[in-house]
Parts: sequence; structure tokens; C-alpha cells
Amino acid sequence: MGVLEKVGTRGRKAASAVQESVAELPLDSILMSDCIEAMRSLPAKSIDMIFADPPYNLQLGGDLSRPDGSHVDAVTDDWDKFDSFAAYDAFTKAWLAEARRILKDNGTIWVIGSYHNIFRVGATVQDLGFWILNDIVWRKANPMPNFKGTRFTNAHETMIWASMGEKSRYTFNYRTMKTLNDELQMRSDWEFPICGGQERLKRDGVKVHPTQKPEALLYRVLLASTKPGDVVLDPFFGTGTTGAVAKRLGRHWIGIEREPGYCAAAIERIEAALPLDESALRTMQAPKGAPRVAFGTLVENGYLAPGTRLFDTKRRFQAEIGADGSLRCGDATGSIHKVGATVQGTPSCNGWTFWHYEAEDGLKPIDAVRQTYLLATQP
Amino acid sequence: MGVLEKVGTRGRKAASAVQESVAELPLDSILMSDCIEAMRSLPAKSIDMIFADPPYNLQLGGDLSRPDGSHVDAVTDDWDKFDSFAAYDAFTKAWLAEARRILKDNGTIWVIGSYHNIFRVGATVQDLGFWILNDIVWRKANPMPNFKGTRFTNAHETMIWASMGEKSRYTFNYRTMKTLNDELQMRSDWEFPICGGQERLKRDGVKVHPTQKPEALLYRVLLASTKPGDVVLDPFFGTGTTGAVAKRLGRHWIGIEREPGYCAAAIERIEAALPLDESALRTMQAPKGAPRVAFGTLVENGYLAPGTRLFDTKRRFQAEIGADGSLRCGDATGSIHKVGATVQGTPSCNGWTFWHYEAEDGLKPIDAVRQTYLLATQP
DNA sequence: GTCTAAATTGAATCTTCGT
DNA sequence: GACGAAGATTCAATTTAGA
Repeated sequence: MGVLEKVGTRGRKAASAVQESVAELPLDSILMSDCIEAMRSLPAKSIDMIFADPPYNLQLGGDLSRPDGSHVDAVTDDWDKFDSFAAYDAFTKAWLAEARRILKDNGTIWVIGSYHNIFRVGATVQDLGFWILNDIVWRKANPMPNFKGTRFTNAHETMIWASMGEKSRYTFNYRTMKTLNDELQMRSDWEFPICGGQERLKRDGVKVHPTQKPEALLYRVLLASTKPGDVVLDPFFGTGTTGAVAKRLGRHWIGIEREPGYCAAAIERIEAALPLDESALRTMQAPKGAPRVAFGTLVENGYLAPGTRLFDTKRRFQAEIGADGSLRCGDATGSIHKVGATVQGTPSCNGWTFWHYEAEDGLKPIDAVRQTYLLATQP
Repeated sequence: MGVLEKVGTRGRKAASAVQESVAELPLDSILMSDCIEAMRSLPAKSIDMIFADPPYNLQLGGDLSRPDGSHVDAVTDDWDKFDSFAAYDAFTKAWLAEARRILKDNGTIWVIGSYHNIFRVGATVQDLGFWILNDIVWRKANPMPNFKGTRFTNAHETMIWASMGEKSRYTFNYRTMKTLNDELQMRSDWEFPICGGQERLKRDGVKVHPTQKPEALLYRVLLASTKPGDVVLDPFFGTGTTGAVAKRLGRHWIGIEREPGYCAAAIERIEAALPLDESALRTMQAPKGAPRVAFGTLVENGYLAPGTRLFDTKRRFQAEIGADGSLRCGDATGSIHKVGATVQGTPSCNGWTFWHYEAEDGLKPIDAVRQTYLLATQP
């Protein structure tokens, strides 16, 4: 059994501001060890997000070991194919189970793979109780062609994003993604070039790692599903793309990697990575990040007078503000949301955008009043 | 046990030209029955290709409404409900095993699904000994948004294409695909709009089937992986998209569908479908060494006259065809691709889909002209 | 009739907080 | 955990209605 060797790129002191349980973690360092063994050394429910790029070589070779640590021999016979899938499944189940143990209740996991392994991984993810949130397609702008012309060009890889369960409250920075995508919802298909050029790590002109992932991919993953200061674990760290991007984005990272050569390359690379400064890290916040303002507060503070008439954009409905911040429209009385839903006959309604007041230059949504209030009162 | 009820759209006589073993099959007709039961009635090793669109096991929760309050019409049909993953897996294994029995040794199978089910389906496909050739991503041009802003927009579905085994000699019409894709290898990600408009089958203004697939998707699937005269089976026939496209492309089809309502719609639809004529069909075989179709070829052969004006979809740009097949738009002159890129200010542009000509019923992409040319001229 | 604005709709695992 | 109220949330392609 190997000893867990920790290879840090920064001292533990830097983690002093982190809360106690997190302080136990080997933050911002690499555990040079077998991935399952290393995960076993981490405390339960301590990780915010896991990004995993597991091996998918079904020839097994020396890449895989069974959960008990024994070696899986390579298989070449057709009759043994089922057995090889079973071995891969056992390996997958073992590391995913450990991942599940160390993830926080509201944590999420990403796994990337190709058609060789992703279906088995996905089924295991579901079997272990994870709740799939999306499958994301990485469309390669410049895939390797199918030289023999025997199939379609294999131009994508698939990522699975899953939470701990159906009810878990995971992090999804919706507003950030929408901003990143030119004010359109970010879709489940992402296009990036494969990792090459200056970004591709090379040693003596030879690529250090065969499957180095582009930083742009990890950038979007981390930006979408983590918050600054979160702890991100990559159990198949390789040359540390996850660590380099995590550092850049102000997230803590932990890498697990068995190969000393990959570890060395990763450390050198991450040390050279420059973190974005605080102002650059600021992203579009979800409205729910802003303090809640009750409609009644606006009335109490004189931003909207009781008796003021409110309208929908087409003036089909007219309502009147009560002294307590309630709204009345015909027989319907209640919150701005409830009355809006009632008069429209819809199950719900955002009263802030539905109701408008009469301004000098036409109708304006009462949400504008709320914004004015927020600007005037927030420090 | 239900009786297999055969619902044909043509007499058996029409199959007389088919070889003996195939003549035993209920060609070009629907078996109104449970899919596993119906497949059991078919002879072993008799089918060239199977396209399957099984239930996705969506596991939807409560109702969903759009931001405007309108109700989203979800898939609530009983046929999509399963008690557990285990139950879904058992169902999947059962129908896939039958599919494997009736496929020829060199046959292939396509299965379409979403993240809800595709990983389980893919793992079972592999477990049964199928050899995955590609996973294909159908990128939806117009997916339904994520109304609540909780995840990435689910903008794609996944198809698995597999042969009977690693050594099987499956059909892949490489040349045809490459020609269809402007002389670039066809990739594993395909973009199509979802099925709507005139193509979407409706009864009394209501969609007949909740998950009708676009014909363009099946067109490419059949064109890529079958030959004229091949027998294509769809065990989850629904409203018969597979049958309609198979008929159009001169392939035999067999549908299995339990719901009488779907069967009736499928028959009516397929009877109305017009097969391409024989000369057009022969082009689908696309011999190796088929000439590249340059835009200029279309001009030379009178498919597009010099001087014809081309437009983008929004008529922001107007260009004129030169006698040599070049395009001119203001100062920009060159190939359809280059001029398209220049006027848009983009690094590249697929001129075939960017530029449109004025047809009687509106603008049509010049790619349509290329299709016409290909159908008419390829040996 | 023609053009433009408005309405409709699609395989969707679709909220969060306080009591 | 159940329940109720507050609050946040949509893109592209058609079709229909209206000017």
C-alpha cells in the first residue's frame, strides 16, 4: 500500500481563514496516490464539487485495480469482454462511491467520458443515488478525423453533471452562464477546440499527457457550478487542468494523481497560473443573491403611495395599492404576485414585472421602484 | 397473449422481388402489438437495421409552467412510466435481446434517448455484445428553454449506433455522408430543428404523438447506415417517422406499435409519402471517388443561373452569382463560403446554408439545389 | 392580399424560504 | 417534513391575428 504523499503548491497557512472542517483538507495540493485510497483519507461531506476524467481504456492494462486493490489483467479474448466490462464497472462503482462519501450534501459531481465508457459511468452514477442534472456535450471544434472513413468523425465527448439526490440544493450560477452566453440561456452543447498550442504541456517536444483537457472547458464547469472559495476535487488530476483553472477562479482545489511525472508537470503549471483579482472574479449575481425587498416596504417608505393604481402592460387590468402593501383588483386581494396570478388565471406570476405604475413617460414596472430603493439603501 | 395484428399499407405482392428469407417478413406494414412479443414472431437474422426510440423514463415531477404562466404539455403517458431503474433495465434488456436475435450478422441498431435513459440503454447495449460504432448527438436548433433557470437548457438528445460485434461488416455510406456535408467528413453532432410545423401530425389541432421525431433525423440515419432495399425495423413505431422516410428512400420497413391511434396516424401518413424515383435512389450508393460538388458545377449545369441574386435568411445581404461560380457582394468576391464569412465578419461560413435563392414559396438555401443536383446526377 | 405583431409550443427529471 | 406564501423565470419556429 502506498503512502499518501502530499505535494503542495502553497502552505497550509493560507487555508487558515477556511472553516474548521475544510481546514482539515489538504487544500491546494496533490495527493500522489491511488485515487480510491486517497479519497478514503478525506473526511466525509467535505468537498463542494468533484470533476473527474477517469480512464476509459477498456483494455484495462495496468490502469485499473479492483476495489480490493488487486490487479486486473488485460483481457483480449472475445468471451472475456463481459468480464472486462464488469471489472470496469467495479472500478467505476468503487471510486464513485468514495466520491459520494466525501461530497457535501449539496455538492455536485462532473464526469467526462466518451462512448467507450460514459454509458457505464452514467448508469453507475444513477445506481449510486446521484441525480443527473444535465449531460453536457463538448463539441470539438477541431476533432481528429476518422482516417479510415469507417464511421462518423468522433467529434464530441460527454460530461455528466449530477447532484447528490433529487432534493439537494446544488450550486448553479444561472445568471453567470446567461451573461457568458450573450444573454441567452447556456445550452447543453458547448463548443471548444481541443487542447493544443501553447496550452498543451510538452516535455522535450512530446505531449506530457495524452488527454489533457482544455482550460476553457474547466473554466465554464467551475464558473457554472461552484462559488469562490469552494473546494474542488479532481481524483484523476493528470497534469492539473482543474487545479490551474480553480486557482485562477479563486476556488480551492485538491488533486489526486498516481504518476509522479504528471504531478510534477501539474505543480509547475499551477504555480505559474495567475489568480484573477477579486474584482475580475465578480460575476453576474442571481437576483436571489440580492436582499429581498417586500413590496410593503416600498409603500411604508413612501416609494409608492397607498391608493396608487397599477396596470399590466396592456392596461387590461387595473389594481390599487392598499396601505399595508396589499393589492386589490376587483374581488382579488393579496400580494402583488397572488393578485397578478389570479386576474390572469395562471398558476403563478411575478408581480414585480407584471404590475406597472404610471410614470411621466408611460408605464413602468414596479420592479424599477424596487431597484431605486435598493440603490438608495444598500451600502 | 395478444394476437399479432398486421396492418399493411401495401400488399405482400410488392415484396415479390425480395429474396426468399426476406419474403417471410411482414414487409412495409405495422405489427400492432407489444414490441417484444412482435419481435419474437420475426425470424432470426432477418433485419438489416433497427431504429428504436424507446420510452425515456422521464420521471417528471409536478406541473411546469412558462414564465408567462402558460402550462407546459409534458409527456405523461403511461407508456413512459416505470417503477424503478431495475424495471426499466429489465425492459431494456428484454427488447434489446430480441432485437439482437432478429438482426442480421452485419446489421446495426440505432437507439435514441436522453440523459434520463441513454446511459442505462448504452450499458445494456454493450452488455449484450453489441459494438458501439458512434454516439451521435442531435443538437436541437430550437429546444424548449429551462423556464425556471435551474440547469443548462437541455438542448440535445443522444443516439447510439452499434453493430452486432467488433468484427461485423456493417453498412456505412461514407461517401454519401461526406458529400452531404460539403465534402467534410460527417461529424458525430448533427443539428436539426425539433419536429413542428406542417410535419408535426395533429388531430383536431392536438399533436398525435408527444415525441414525434423529425424526418430529417431519420433521413440521415437511413441514408448513412442502410442500402436501398434493406429491411428497417422500428420496434417503437409511434406515428411512423421511420416508415415514412424508409418508403421515401426505397427501404423496406416494419413497424411495431401497440397504440391503435398511433398506428392509424402512421398508416395514413406513410400512404401519403412519395418515394423518390429509382434514378434518385441509386445516387444514395455514392460510389467511391464521386466528384466533389463545387458550387460552380451547379452554375455550369444550369441549376443556378449566373446573375441570380442570393440572400441570407433575413435579407441583410444580397449577392450575385458570377458565371464562374463566384459570388459578389459589394466589394467582397470569392467562393460562397468566403463571401459569406466576409460580409458577416466571421472567420468562416458554410455558404451552402447561409445563402438562399428566391423560390416561389420564399427563400431556400442553395444547399437544396445541391441536393437536387446530387439526386439527379450521381451514377 | 401583404406585411407585421402577437400568440403558441416543444421528451423537462424546472423555486425558495419561513413556520 | 409538510405547507403556504413570496419570488423568479424562456428560445426559436410556426401559426394566427391584426393592421
